[in-house]
Amino acid sequence: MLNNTTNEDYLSLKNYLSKCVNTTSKTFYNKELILNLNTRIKQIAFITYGKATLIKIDENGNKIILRELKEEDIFSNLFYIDSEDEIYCVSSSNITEVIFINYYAILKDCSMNCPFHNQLVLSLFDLIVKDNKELNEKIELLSKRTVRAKILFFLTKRSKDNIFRVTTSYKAIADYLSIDRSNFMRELNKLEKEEIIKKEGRKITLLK
Amino acid sequence: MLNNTTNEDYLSLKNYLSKCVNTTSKTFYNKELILNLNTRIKQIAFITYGKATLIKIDENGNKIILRELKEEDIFSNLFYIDSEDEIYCVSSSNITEVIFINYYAILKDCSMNCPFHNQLVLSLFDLIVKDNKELNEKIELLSKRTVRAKILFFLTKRSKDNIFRVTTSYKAIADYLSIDRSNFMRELNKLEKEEIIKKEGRKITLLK
DNA sequence: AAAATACTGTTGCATTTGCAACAAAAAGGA
DNA sequence: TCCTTTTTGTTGCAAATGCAACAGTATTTT
Repeated sequence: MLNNTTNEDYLSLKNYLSKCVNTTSKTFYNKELILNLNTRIKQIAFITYGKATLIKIDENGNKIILRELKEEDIFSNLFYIDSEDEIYCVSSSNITEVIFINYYAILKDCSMNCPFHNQLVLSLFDLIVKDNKELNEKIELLSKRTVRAKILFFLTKRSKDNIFRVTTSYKAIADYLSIDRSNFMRELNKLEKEEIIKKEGRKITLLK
Repeated sequence: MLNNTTNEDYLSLKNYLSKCVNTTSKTFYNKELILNLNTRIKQIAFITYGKATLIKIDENGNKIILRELKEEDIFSNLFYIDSEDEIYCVSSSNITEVIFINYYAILKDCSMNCPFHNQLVLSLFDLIVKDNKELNEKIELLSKRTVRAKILFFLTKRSKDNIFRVTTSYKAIADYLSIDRSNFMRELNKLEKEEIIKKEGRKITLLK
């Protein structure tokens, strides 16, 4: 066991999992492929430790970072629509511990009214609701018509006390916002000139 | 009972609902407000008949159509992040029948290991997974960098036998794609000139 | 049936945007 | 440590895009 988070949902999920559903757990190291989401095997993966990146490789072979997944996040091929020319996969960042849950194991009653099973499903339910919420936020972000609006929305949502720190890279953020990197830099410079933000290396301060 | 769908999940959900969870059901008429998603009351709504529109009203008062919801779709304020300056709401189109399920009623065990309750949760689980899938598809759509790519992705996904029919309006589609309407029309004309699509009124044919 | 509202189709134009290219800096690996 | 790869910062430019405006059509309301 690599961490000792105090989150109740998380603890309970691990608890219920071990009690009634067959799962496999595996630890991954830097940039290992955790799951190719185009697989036919229906399963839900739960990150118990570490971070992961959900990547899309488009028809031109470009890697696009779709999401940064962290501890207590779930991901599953169930959430993605099969497409032949586009590949989705999840890759680990450094040490990442993942539990894989077979989807059919969740669906079927494991024994006569096993209470753990019920709790497990509720726990997963909560996690999907959370995931859903994040997706809706991303849709709202991507719906903004200009690069500026996207940047400001992103910074506002992600900053704490008006301060945002670039923990990944500017490139990764540009990819996440689905905008051109050079244009991203240009717009950040403009925003700084207009005194809407202040940029000091990897620290961005929102001034308004 | 207004419809007689044969979908198993749908039937089972209605079944399980009536057996163990307190719900309210209501019929709405044209453009009635079904739910203001900024409410604090945690509930999941399930459309049993009709259609509805998920609208966002932004800081400038512009209405933006975020989603078209149909029979067997669910929606909930749980899926949206509270924001003060932006309002989300769901409005009915013509006759729409909706079941409201209290979120806490789902979470708690209704009685000692009620099997209906378990099935109900699984049924909802399936619906959220479906919703999640749709959201991911929309993210993929909005991630496309050009108006042309967005249009072609949309047409490809929504067409049947390479034919897409505009059932709502060109304006609504432009809003959904989050692009300027006039530019949408311009790009459609270009695509027609380049013989990639054929446009006959409200019928669009994909030629390649 | 008339009036009001909403949608369609089009165009000009300023601005924004993505793209290509390249040097410099930083990070990662051997 | 040196070497390789990735990221950062910048700029020019052509193309794409949003916006405003307006007339015509369709749809809805009174």
